[in-house]
Amino acid sequence: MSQPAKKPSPIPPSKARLRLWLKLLKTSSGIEAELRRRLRDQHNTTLPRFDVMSALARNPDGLKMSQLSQFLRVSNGNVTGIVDRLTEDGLALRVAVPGDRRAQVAQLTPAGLAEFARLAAEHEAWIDELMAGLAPDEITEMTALLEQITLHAPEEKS
Amino acid sequence: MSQPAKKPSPIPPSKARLRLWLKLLKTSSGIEAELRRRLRDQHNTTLPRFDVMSALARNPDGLKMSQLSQFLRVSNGNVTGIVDRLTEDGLALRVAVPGDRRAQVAQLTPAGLAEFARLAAEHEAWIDELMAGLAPDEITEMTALLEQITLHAPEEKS
DNA sequence: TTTGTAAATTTTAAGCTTGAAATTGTTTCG
DNA sequence: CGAAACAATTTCAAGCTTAAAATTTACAAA
Repeated sequence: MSQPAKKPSPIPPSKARLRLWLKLLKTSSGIEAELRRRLRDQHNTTLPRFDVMSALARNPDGLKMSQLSQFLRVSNGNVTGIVDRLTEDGLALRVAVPGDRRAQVAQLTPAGLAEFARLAAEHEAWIDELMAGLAPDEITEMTALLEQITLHAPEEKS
Repeated sequence: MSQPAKKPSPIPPSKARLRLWLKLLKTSSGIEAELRRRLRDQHNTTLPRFDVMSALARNPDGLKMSQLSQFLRVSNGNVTGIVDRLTEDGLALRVAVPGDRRAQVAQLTPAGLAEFARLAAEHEAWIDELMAGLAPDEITEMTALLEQITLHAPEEKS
């Protein structure tokens, strides 16, 4: 008699998705950690600071604190602290909004703009290096797959 | 005369990689944020706590603090705090290591194990839901593409 | 031994992050 | 006008995170 046949038991989709998520998270976290390390070691700054500077660089007229926090998808209080520290370092400043005494606009100073230009060039080169494993057509492919996730994901605001 | 011909100017690979990185980061961060939200709102816990419990659940005999921090790829001091708080809540405990008075092993308590079983089941279902946009063959595809990134990435320890 | 080096862990200081509470200013409408 | 509702921002408490310093213990070599 044959032994009780061990079914091939293909990996159930939910397990496959879990594994993929763990791999996606590992890849993303790994790249992010490397970026943080380089920003810190080579430029004495942090990713949150870079993100804020990036948003302000694209908006030379400044952004209200609330706009900044919406755009970066972080809390209001969070932005307060980061802009505080950028201001201490002379890279950003707050400007009163004419019509509304509650609001303030954060802007990059000239020094902040210059600093960001340097950081942005490095940043792009780093990404190019860290994602060098993907050929142009693979980039297209992966973009489409990520699109599948976000399009079908519940709760993902925007 | 024709106007100076505007070259088609295809997107340079470095820009394409940058865009893909931003999309990858957004997808990953979005899913992670949703997981944190659900852990918090539905189970009054956090992702770091879940990660530590997950590692301990796979190692019923416990893990030394240093093993835990290596496995989770976070700093030693970080693990100290998380295990402290799990211990306060009766979900984990520290056990002295026989041969070495410097070391301690962190273990889940029975309550911790039971709690983790509940969390893990939910977690897997959430991932299945959030990644529902990918069919089985797309999961395979994406796994391969992620592999391309990690294999060619410099610095990525392991 | 004693001396020194290495290892395991905790502590510390600084920054990031959040949600909730507190402040201050605006607007609406009775 | 005056009160209440609403809006922009900051403050606060708690937790996460890191690198670096401090502790405690182990081990090796002189």
